[in-house]
Amino acid sequence: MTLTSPSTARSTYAEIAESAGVSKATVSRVLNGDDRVHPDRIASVIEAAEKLGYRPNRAARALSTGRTGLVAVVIDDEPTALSDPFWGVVLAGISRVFLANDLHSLLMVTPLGSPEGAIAHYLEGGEVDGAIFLQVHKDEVINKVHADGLPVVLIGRPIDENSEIPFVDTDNIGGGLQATKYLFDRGCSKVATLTGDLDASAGADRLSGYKKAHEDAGRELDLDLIARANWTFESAKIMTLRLLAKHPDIDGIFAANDIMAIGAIAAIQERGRRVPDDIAVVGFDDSLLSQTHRPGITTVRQDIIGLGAAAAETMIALLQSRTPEIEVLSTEIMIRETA
Amino acid sequence: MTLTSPSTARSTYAEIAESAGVSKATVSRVLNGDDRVHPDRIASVIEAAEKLGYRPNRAARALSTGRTGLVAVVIDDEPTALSDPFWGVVLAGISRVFLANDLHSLLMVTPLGSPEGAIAHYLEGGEVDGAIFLQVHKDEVINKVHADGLPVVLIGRPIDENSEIPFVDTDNIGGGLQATKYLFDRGCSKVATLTGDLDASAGADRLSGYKKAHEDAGRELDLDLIARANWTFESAKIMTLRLLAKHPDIDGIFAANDIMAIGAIAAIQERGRRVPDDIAVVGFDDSLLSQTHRPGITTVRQDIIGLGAAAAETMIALLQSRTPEIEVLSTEIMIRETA
DNA sequence: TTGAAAGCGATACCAC
DNA sequence: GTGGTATCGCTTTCAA
Repeated sequence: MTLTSPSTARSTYAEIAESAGVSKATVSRVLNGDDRVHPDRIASVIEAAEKLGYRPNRAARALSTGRTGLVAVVIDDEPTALSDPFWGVVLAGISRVFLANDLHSLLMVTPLGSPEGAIAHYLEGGEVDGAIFLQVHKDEVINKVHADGLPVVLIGRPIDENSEIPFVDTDNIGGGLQATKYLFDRGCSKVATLTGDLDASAGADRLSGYKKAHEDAGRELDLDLIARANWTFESAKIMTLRLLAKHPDIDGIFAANDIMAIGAIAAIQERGRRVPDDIAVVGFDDSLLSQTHRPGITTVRQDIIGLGAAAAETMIALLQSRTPEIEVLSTEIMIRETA
Repeated sequence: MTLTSPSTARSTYAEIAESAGVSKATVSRVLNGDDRVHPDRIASVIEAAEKLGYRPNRAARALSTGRTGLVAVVIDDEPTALSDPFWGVVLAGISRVFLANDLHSLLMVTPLGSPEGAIAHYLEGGEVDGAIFLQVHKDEVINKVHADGLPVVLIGRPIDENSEIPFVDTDNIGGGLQATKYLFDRGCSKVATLTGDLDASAGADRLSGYKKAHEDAGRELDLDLIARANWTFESAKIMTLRLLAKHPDIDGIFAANDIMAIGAIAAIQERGRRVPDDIAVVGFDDSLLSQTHRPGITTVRQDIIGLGAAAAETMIALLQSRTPEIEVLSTEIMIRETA
């Protein structure tokens, strides 16, 4: 199998050195911003480099320094993960920041199954300078790679409280609080919640926010109003029907994502009640779904691009041996028609 | 700014050679599958490599061969593009195939503005072996890069019929045909269509399919039933209201994507008509939207993972100097409630 | 402050 | 078949 390469010819240090009348070492110093070079030479080297349209050769630099300038962005390869528009936006945020910092994201969509699997092997093979993980249900691989010394950043708080791996996350607790408080302020007296998967930090945290809102408002928490669903339309619809059967006086529902909010609305309407007049509903995500659904879903917006960007910044900090700050991004409530 | 690198130590040809008692040249031959090496030596080299946990150094190979093993995947950085779940799935398809072929996708989310912009410069800088473009409204950059000899694959048929750039695409004509024919078969006598942006091949092709269905069925095409919308909910709703005002006897609508189908349904219901009893509606994409919307949207499903995979295969063919076949993936109709 | 030169790890050409 | 060696482009000592 023969491979062809593009024809574009690039110039090298040797040519710049020749053109500028200095040595390759000096060219290297100038191009890497080393101070101790005579200003005149700096000028002539830069001029020569521009004249020749110099473009650095990443492979050569990588071979010499041991760093590749590449960061793996790993997504667990399971059907549900891929179709969530969330990840695409996160990727965009990462890519933007990296591009501005002369780094690149190597996208790897792959099963995170076993710690001995291909990915771990791969990541530890020195092909990348670090790895950002976009799905954290399975930590074994991540912990192994991290333990091996590879800079790692998680998107989404790890379930393990004691994890030392740096992460960035949306303030899901704050978001849940915001949504619930909004329903209270709107006059709701009995607010139920549809939770996501509580094994995921996002699910658990949004529920914590719901609880905290009760605490803050001095309202008693009725555990019976907490319905464990699993992010899906169907689960939300079923749980809502149950809630309504048992507590006909519910007048507000906080769903931990937009799809469940839609499921809740479907159930409410099926029971002949109106949204928001009888029951107000707030979702989470500000997804396209929430925007196009009629009635428009009032929802909690998270800064997804910002989340990706923050992850990239955190990785850059790690690569520079700086201690990264844990970034938790705040949310904003988007008021539409359902509450 | 100091950068750290992971601690993992890797072995090299030199060590394998030493351990196996052969030269580096022989190690290279064995590891690259060169025939003319004595079987015994092949065995000992392989054994030594495994014992030492050898992992090839991509940078070294790249420097030596001029090929990087990296393929850029470029997405135009505009808000709408990013939040479309379509691209995430395409990326997954690409990534899977590349991973299995020892290639990697470098994700670049960046404005495709000017041909002189950073990306073109970048792509031509030899940092990647090829580029896959995920959005083809702006061809200048793509044409420039292609003209410069970089292997390029498009996802989505280029608007320019004469373009020589290889592409992969969904059979949008076939999909439009399928949807329209389904409405005919269902008994609809007057079927309108809501088009997407006709400057995009997907929009134009889905409309062509609609026309072809009329032709095939020997029905006369009423241009007045073709409403030019632009993929959005709002545009679809407005155009549908207009269609209904002028042609109250419309009994079927083919919307070129699911969001527009939802817009059409909103308009239809606003006019007090029922879906599908009075008017049947078919969308396109089989998006999450179409699945969770009530009533469930009957829609045309495209194989998005397959599209990404096909693009990757096409790129691999180009890299191996094989002439790639233009791949056009067929669609499938998903029958739900709206038609 | 500058230059010469020794690598980094893999490939490929040239002899034997 | 096999081994020696120059080479890819850049970084980084070490001397000067």
